[in-house]
Amino acid sequence: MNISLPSETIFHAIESTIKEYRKFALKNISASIPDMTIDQSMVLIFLKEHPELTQKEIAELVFKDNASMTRMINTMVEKKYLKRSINNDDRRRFKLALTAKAEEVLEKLPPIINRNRAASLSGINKEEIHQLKLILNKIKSNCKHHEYIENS
Amino acid sequence: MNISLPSETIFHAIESTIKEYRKFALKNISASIPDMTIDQSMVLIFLKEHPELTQKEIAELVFKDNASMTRMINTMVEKKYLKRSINNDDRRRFKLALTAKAEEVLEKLPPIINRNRAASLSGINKEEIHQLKLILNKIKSNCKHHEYIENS
DNA sequence: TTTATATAATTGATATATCAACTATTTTTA
DNA sequence: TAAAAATAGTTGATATATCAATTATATAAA
Repeated sequence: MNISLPSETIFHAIESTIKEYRKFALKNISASIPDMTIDQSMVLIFLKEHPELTQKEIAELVFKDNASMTRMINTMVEKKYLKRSINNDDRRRFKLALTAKAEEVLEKLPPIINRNRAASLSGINKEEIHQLKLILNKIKSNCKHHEYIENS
Repeated sequence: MNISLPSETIFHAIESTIKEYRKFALKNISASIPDMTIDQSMVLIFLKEHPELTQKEIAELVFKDNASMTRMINTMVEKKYLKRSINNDDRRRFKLALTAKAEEVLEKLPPIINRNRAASLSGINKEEIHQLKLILNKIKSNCKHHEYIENS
């Protein structure tokens, strides 16, 4: 049976694009904030906007599983970006609080991230972005809802 | 300074799409071939088509760095999918050869991968795929060629 | 209200990602 | 041709990804 080389597929294009963007964005972020990563930035930004988020909810927002999120938050606590404390309303969860160091970083991050986004989207108009989103969502929904193939 | 939540950006859409596809594809592959991953499949397919590829070249094709590729190929050798041998034309490189086990797997993979691709792209026409590729390439090239932001 | 089920988070095992430092070669160039 | 630079690959350190098993707590069902 014939198959296209992976490098010719749309999936290859999608994957290489997001990797290139992440590399670009990380370089600009860590130039200003050496111990900060993209995903850790995202966690800080989400927590700033929605302080009540649980680890599980944050994990979903940044497409990680719970185990990864536990470890990521461990390192963020070690690096003094977050404080974990007991949530007496539901003792299975934790309260996650931003530290002063996090608040400082949250002052510097938005301009960097906005410039990253603008630079990587330069020459692309809103309609194109809209189209892109529609098609990507269709692919995503196909992947989510398609039956898995029978083991033949 | 204001910033859109990461979950509203096109980058979030790109990333979540490729992750959903990888999850879907992996499930279908490992249902038939338990110890096989997507990236290992890609390596086998590339090597089948281009047997002379070096580790470095394969790494580029699947967007990994050399260190990751070294370790990935180590595990593929341990799992008896590949054989590494000395290349006397250039002793810095290795020759990578597919084993009989790899050839067997290469019989089963293409129909699975073709079905994965077709299922995840159902309802999307060629013109849309073409548009998608164009825009993604533009983003990628913006990320590659933009000057990094000055540390201000 | 006890038992069963569900949920949030952690841990262990294994694979992968990434950077920087390193070894062994090969190629360039002075 | 000898020294310098480039190339292919490895290794160590650290972070992250993923699955399955586990703990602690909360909610639902009998």
